[in-house]
Amino acid sequence: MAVAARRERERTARREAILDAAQELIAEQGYHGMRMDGVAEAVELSKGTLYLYFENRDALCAAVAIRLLDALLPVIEGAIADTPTGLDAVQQLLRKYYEFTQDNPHHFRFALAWLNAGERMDDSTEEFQEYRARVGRMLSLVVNALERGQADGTIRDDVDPLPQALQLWMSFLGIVMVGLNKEAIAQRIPAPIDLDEIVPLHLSAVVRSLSSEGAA
Amino acid sequence: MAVAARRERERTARREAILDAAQELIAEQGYHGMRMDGVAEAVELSKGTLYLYFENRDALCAAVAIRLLDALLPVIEGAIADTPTGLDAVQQLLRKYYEFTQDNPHHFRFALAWLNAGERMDDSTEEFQEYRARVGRMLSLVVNALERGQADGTIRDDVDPLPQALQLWMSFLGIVMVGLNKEAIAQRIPAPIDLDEIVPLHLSAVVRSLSSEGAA
DNA sequence: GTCAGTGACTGACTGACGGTCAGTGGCGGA
DNA sequence: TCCGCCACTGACCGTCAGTCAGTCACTGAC
Repeated sequence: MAVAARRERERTARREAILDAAQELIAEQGYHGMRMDGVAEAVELSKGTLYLYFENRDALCAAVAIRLLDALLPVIEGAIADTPTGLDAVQQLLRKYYEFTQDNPHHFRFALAWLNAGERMDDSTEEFQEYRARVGRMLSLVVNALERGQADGTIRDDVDPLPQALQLWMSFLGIVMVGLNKEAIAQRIPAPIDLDEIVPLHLSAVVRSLSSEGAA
Repeated sequence: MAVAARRERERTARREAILDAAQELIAEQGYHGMRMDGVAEAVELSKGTLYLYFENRDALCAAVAIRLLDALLPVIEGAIADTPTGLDAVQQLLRKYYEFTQDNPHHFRFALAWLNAGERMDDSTEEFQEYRARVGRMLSLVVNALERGQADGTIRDDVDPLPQALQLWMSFLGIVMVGLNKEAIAQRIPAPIDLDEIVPLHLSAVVRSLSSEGAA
């Protein structure tokens, strides 16, 4: 039945159109500012229709986040592949992720909101399962880079890759998070927050703590 | 005029009662779950009255956060004072802050929400000025510890205290943030997130990157 | 050609919440 | 005694996410 196939195509196209509209609104006004009514108007559908394609607002947000992560992952994978050592790969990975957060601050904000989800976000939807899978894949890139570094001798042997990858990921998230909101913070803090200074500082701290050179 | 003085006392007492109620609701249901209607019912006032004491919901939240930070700061200051070296002070400071976040997860969640405020939080109120001042004080404790470490020779000379303090603070925030939400994250990530493992790992990375021993 | 069935789509409506404001009542001072 | 002040009230408003009974175009069987 060709009709079913056409229906399926049309359905996919509608879904993509909704995602396009949502992504644009998010880019303009942030995840928080994105309104279901606004998306509906932008795609020229009624609000009720959106709920035929996405379980709820959070699921729509997650779907947009998935799109962005799917664009990021190959970039990072490519950048890592070109590095001479595992230690370089770790740095390169963090650098690329940092660039991504600067180019897509709203995605990063969403990621943070998700991390703090506990209470306020519905993470039970299918879209969130998908999103989690991507995050897991990102983390395994870090683990792989650490293992590579141990194999080629640039990273200390006594590093346990999995917890160390978590430590690297978690601490780097903190760096970028604060940097993303420096305007709000800087007012009363006796310091100009300049990520372009802090990120290299952090990277050199990472290298110092992982490097096999100069170890006890 | 004794009346004015009594009025002032009563006003302060009301304010405290509202804060008590809000703090309890936040402890039970989180910052997000705290409702103005709920607070009003708990203090046996009408909702409108709350707005005579706090400009808005965010200001009330900030006032509760200030209370908690005011309890934390002396604890940290005391713990630091007992340490033999600057490098120990840095570790002790992070450890105490970690303990605090475990005991007051809701406060930490608020701090994160504030950090991500940019869009969604009204941080123009007087309460937020106060809160920022506390955060600035916390940060200067880190700066002081670093300077002490350089003076007593336990921390490398080429460390620039202020940006380094920011790097320490920001990265540690990330660690605790992810740990606080491990349940939500752990499902698809191929790793058990155990802060009691990651935090020491992080501390040893910090020591390794700051220590004057083994430096190039 | 007709018509019942299917499914995409609609949009007025609901409920939840933060925030507002005209009105009330009681206390203090003249 | 009465005026004015002020803490307090609670019904009401605007905004949004989410719902659902109803519409309409298209399909395929007869």
